Amino acid sequence: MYRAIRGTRDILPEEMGLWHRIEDTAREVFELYGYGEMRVPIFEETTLFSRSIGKHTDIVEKEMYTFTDRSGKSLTLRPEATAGVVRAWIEHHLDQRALVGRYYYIGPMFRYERPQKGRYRQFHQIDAEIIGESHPAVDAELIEMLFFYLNRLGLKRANLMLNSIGCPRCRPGYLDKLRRQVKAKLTELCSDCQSRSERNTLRIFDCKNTNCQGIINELPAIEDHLCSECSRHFQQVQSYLRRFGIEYKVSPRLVRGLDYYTRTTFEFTYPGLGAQNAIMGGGRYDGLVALLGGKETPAIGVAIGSERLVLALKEEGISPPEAVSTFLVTVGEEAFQRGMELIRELRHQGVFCLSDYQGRSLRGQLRLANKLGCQAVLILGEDELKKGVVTLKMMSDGSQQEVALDLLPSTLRRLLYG
RNA sequence: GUGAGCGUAGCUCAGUUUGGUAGAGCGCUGGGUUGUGGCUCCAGUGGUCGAGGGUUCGAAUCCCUUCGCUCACCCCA
Repeated sequence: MYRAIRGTRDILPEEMGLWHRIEDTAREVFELYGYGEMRVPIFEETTLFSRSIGKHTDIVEKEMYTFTDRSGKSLTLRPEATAGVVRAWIEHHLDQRALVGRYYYIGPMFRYERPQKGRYRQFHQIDAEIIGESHPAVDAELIEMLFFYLNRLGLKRANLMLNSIGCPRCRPGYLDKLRRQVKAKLTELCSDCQSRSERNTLRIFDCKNTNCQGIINELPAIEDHLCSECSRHFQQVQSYLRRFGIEYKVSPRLVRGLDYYTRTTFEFTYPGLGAQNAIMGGGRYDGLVALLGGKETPAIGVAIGSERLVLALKEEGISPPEAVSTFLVTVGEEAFQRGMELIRELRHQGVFCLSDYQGRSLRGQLRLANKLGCQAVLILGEDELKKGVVTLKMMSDGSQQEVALDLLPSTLRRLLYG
C-alpha cells in the first residue's frame, strides 16, 4: 500500500472546515488592513534562500529540499516565503507600481526535519509582509492585527513575546561582548551551549538546562546594548502596543533563526500544543531587500503556522458550524428517477441535498440521513408521485408535512436557511 | 542526526510476561417495522497480528533483522 511520505499528510474533508475557517478569516482580516494576496512559485533558485536566510542557519545547512533540474540549475522547494515575496517585489518593481506595500500569501513550505507534533516536512503558512515602511507604529499595527485575527478565530489565550535584536550597527558590538562573557564561563555550560556559543551565540538564551539558566541570567541583555535609533524604535513599538492594550513580554531569548531579521522580533505561542507551541513568528527585516539586489528598503513580516492553528482550534474545542442539509429519500424506481430531477432542481435553487444510490431500504435511507446530520428529509414514493408532492420531514422533531413540488425550494429556504 | 514509546478488524484497543492457531467496543450492511431516523434487540461483514528470517511439533506471543508511526532533543511555523 502506498503511503504519504514521511512528514507529509493528507488533509481530509472532515478537517477541511477548520482550514477554511483559518484561511478565510485571514483573507478577510488582512484585506481589511490593506494587504493584497500574492502567490509566488513553490521553488526558487537555491541561492535566493541561502543568501537571505543565511548560510549558517539550520534551515540552509540541513533542512532544504534541493535538487537540480534538467538544465543543471540548482533549485530549492521554499522553506519559507519571505524570500520569494521580496524577490517578486524587486522583480516587478512594486516600489514604483504599488501604492500600498502590503502583501499576504497562503501556501505550503518544505523543510527536511524529523516530524513531531505540530511539525511536518510539508507544512503550511500564512504570511503577511509590509515592505517599505519603517515606522514603529507599523510593527505594532501588524501585531495588533494578529491579535485581532486570533480573536476572530476564537483563539483567546495566545501569548506574545517581543524583543529587538538591533541592527548591523549595534548588534556586532553586543555579540562580541556576549561571546567574550560566554567564553569565560564556557566550561560551566552544557555541551549544547558550548557548541551554540560559536555557531549562534544568541541561542544560548534558549537553553532549558537549569544549570545554564543561572549563567544566562548574568549575561548582558541585548536590550541594554541597542544603538539609540534601535532603542528608540523598540520603545515606540512598545508604547503603541500599550496604547492598543496589548499584553506582551519582552524576552531576550527571542532571537529568531533567520539571519535577515533586524530590530523587532516577536513570537506568539499557544498553550497545549506540545513542544512546538509557536503559532506565529516574525519580525523586521530592514536589510533583506537590499541584500537581494533591491534598493535599501525597510520591511516587516510574520509567518503563521496553519497546522498549529488547526491544533489550537482543536485544543479549544472549536469546530465550524454544521452545514444545513437535506436528504432525498426515494421509494421505488420511478420515484428514484423523478428524484434525480428533483435533486438537480433543488441544487440549482441553492439547496444542499444528498441522496442514496445503492437501493437502500426506506429505513436504511433515513438512518443514513440521520447519520449525516441532515436537518430535513424529503420523501418521494408512490403516494407522493400520484399527488405531485413530497413529504417533508424535519429530523429534529419528526414532524411531517406534504409540500407541492413547485413550492419545495422556497419552503426549504424558509425553514432551513431563513 | 540522537533518544524513548508503539505497530493486532475501517477506528480505539485487549491478548504478548507464563507459545496451543485471534477477541471486544465502536463503525459498516441487513432485519425486528414489505412507507419512517435517533434509543433498543437480533444477525451478518470484516484481520497476510507492519514485513522478512530464525527457534519450536506448534509463534500475534520468544530471538534477530528491517520498515513505518508517534513523541521528545536540536531547531523552527
